[in-house]
Amino acid sequence: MAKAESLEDDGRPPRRRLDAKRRRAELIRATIEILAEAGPREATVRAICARAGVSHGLLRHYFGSQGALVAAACHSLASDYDTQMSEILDQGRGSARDRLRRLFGLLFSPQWIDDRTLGAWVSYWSLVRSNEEVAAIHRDFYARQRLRIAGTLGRLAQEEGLSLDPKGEALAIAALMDGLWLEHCLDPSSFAPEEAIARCEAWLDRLTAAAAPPDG
Amino acid sequence: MAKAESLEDDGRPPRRRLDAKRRRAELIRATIEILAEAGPREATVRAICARAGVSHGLLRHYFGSQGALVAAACHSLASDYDTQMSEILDQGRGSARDRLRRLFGLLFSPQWIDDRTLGAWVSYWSLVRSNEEVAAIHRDFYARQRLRIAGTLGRLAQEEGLSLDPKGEALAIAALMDGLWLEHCLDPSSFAPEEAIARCEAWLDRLTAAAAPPDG
DNA sequence: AAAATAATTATCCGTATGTATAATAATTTT
DNA sequence: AAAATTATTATACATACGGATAATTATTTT
Repeated sequence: MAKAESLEDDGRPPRRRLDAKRRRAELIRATIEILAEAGPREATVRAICARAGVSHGLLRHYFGSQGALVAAACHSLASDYDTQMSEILDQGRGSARDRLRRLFGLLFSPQWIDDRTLGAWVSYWSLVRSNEEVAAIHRDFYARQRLRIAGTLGRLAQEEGLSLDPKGEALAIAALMDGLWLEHCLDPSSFAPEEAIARCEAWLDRLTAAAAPPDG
Repeated sequence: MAKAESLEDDGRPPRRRLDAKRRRAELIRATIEILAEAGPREATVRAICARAGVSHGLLRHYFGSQGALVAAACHSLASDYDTQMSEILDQGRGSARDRLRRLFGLLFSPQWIDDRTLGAWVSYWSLVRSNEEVAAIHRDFYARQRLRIAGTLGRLAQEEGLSLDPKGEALAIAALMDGLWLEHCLDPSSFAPEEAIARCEAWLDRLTAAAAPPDG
């Protein structure tokens, strides 16, 4: 046998103290995993803590209540998506049109076309309704998303000399993306991801066609 | 006092026997109401039966298990929507364009723009993932929906002499409607229902513009 | 090294859960 | 009208729940 164990080893793994930040992050990760795999009904205090590898008393210590942890998990979820979108639309390179097309590609890539990701978001939507804190998170996040897209559409108009309504069009393309993503995740057999991308690009093409200045 | 009560009245309301069909329908209605108002976590056997005004043992008698009842509730939900859509697109009157515009109007009317309706659908999506029976219901329902819209778009093409891809375009408009509906319900302050309708009609206008035959 | 601090676990509590079974009462059949 | 049937309720049960407290143990401070 390898290194001798303590004479009084009780079989339990030794305690490990983590700093608050990391422990909180692990609990949030475990929460998202369970929401993703099994939905809000299964996201019990005990299941979350078991997944995080800690005793279930620790939840209270770090988050006070189950609801607060779930809200934090939703915040993390929305924040992650926001970051990815910002990297592509704001900090990325290339023309506005390229950026939008890259966004389509991201949303319908295996990273996002995933049953577990859908599970997390459906749980999130469920909580937007029942938890005012999560509702506030969503309002903020969604407004930010539309602003980013509208900004990119504004840039597109400038780059290509178009006349369009960035705010209104951002509403439409965001909804088109969300709807395609939702339906594809709910039933991947109904259409291919490439088909979804084609629909988004068709929308973009028709937008620019309609927004073209009266010849010139 | 009105009519004298029995001497041995125990305060409990008298039992009332219903035929199986009606009792099942009441239990389904109660389930949808709770899913709508409080989400899957609160849709417990006891809560559902209390809402339906029966003792909680009756659930087993009619549905065998809680999961079976929830699946039946999802079926009812999808079926109702399907019926409404069929009435407008298939059995309705007027041109294809009129029918589509009436569909937009329905989806963004108070009947559908409602937090409780959203709650029911979010619960439904949650169950599509975890319950294979509900997943099958969704596949059937969603395919039907797309067929209806594609059929109407085909009629539109015929009526207006356009050349378009009904199946692909149905995918897009269904997603656009779903996405707008979802986001508006999640945060009604973000945009008005009229704005959503305007986006759908803009999509339709651009489709017909793009699908117009090369002059004539 | 000893003491203080705080993270972590173990355990308890009252309640709620889903299902199963036995008792009861409304309806139908004979 | 009596008997058979079955819808409905009442109750029991084992388990799981979220939250709280007390006991431990790792880490930091002194």
